[in-house]
Amino acid sequence: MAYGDGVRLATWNVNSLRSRLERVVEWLGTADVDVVALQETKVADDKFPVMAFEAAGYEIAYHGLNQWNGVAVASRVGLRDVEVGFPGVPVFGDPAVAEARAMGATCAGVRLWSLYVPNGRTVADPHYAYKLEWLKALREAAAGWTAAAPDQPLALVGDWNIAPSDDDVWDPSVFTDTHVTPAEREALQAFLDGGFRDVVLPVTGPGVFSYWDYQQLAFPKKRGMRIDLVLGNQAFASRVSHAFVDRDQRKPKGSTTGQGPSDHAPVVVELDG
DNA sequence: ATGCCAAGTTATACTTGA
Repeated sequence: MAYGDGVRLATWNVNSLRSRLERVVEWLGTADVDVVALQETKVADDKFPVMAFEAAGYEIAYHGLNQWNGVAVASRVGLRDVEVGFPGVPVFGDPAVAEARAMGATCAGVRLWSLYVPNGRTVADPHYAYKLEWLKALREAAAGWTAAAPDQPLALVGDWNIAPSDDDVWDPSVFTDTHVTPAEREALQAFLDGGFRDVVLPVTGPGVFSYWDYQQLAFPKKRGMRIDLVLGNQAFASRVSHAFVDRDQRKPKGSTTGQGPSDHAPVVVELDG
């Protein structure tokens, strides 16, 4: 494991696992990651690249219904009690289904939820109301988890699709729709009010982004957002020894595979043993 | 140069993303 007895956890919206498989698996090794929560795998379960993870020494749990969404957890420190979705999760689409946006697993004693919060699209779109309902259902489920096992380290990690404050976008004046609305920020704040903590922000300080649009040279121009978050309960947060965003993984080159980047970078958290 | 958007589908345009 990383750093002696510690555990190194990460979350990464990969924007299609199959199109970036070599880059992702190679990164697990070079970054010495014990557990990674993946989002936007964009692969149905029957096409999931299981072998690539197992060959690299990771157990893998995954959930994908089709080419959209999709979440997974890979671990080389144990993987058990896998749960797909959470109680009360709202449905969306036609036909309306519970989308592949959440799965839980316990790795090295940490209860981890890989989350891909709905985008919201625009405030006027039904997807926005769905986003808020989804967050409310998650908060209620998470309150139950932490009440049932207050000493169990629990982390809600993934692409929250919310910039918690104006510090979390490169220019607040250009964000006028979803991701920054008071209702979304209040939905996120409700988790903090419920005892969860953003464990990355205190370590990195503000302005350390995790997402940059593919368009208009957003990455080299540092026009990003901080929307990939690690929220831990007290038992988790008290063990965090370090955290960082691996922005090198947003670069188009630098990997021996030559595969292009996701528009998100991995967020890494290290726990004391 | 990190360099002007990418992935998936059963399409050869469209949806989705944030």
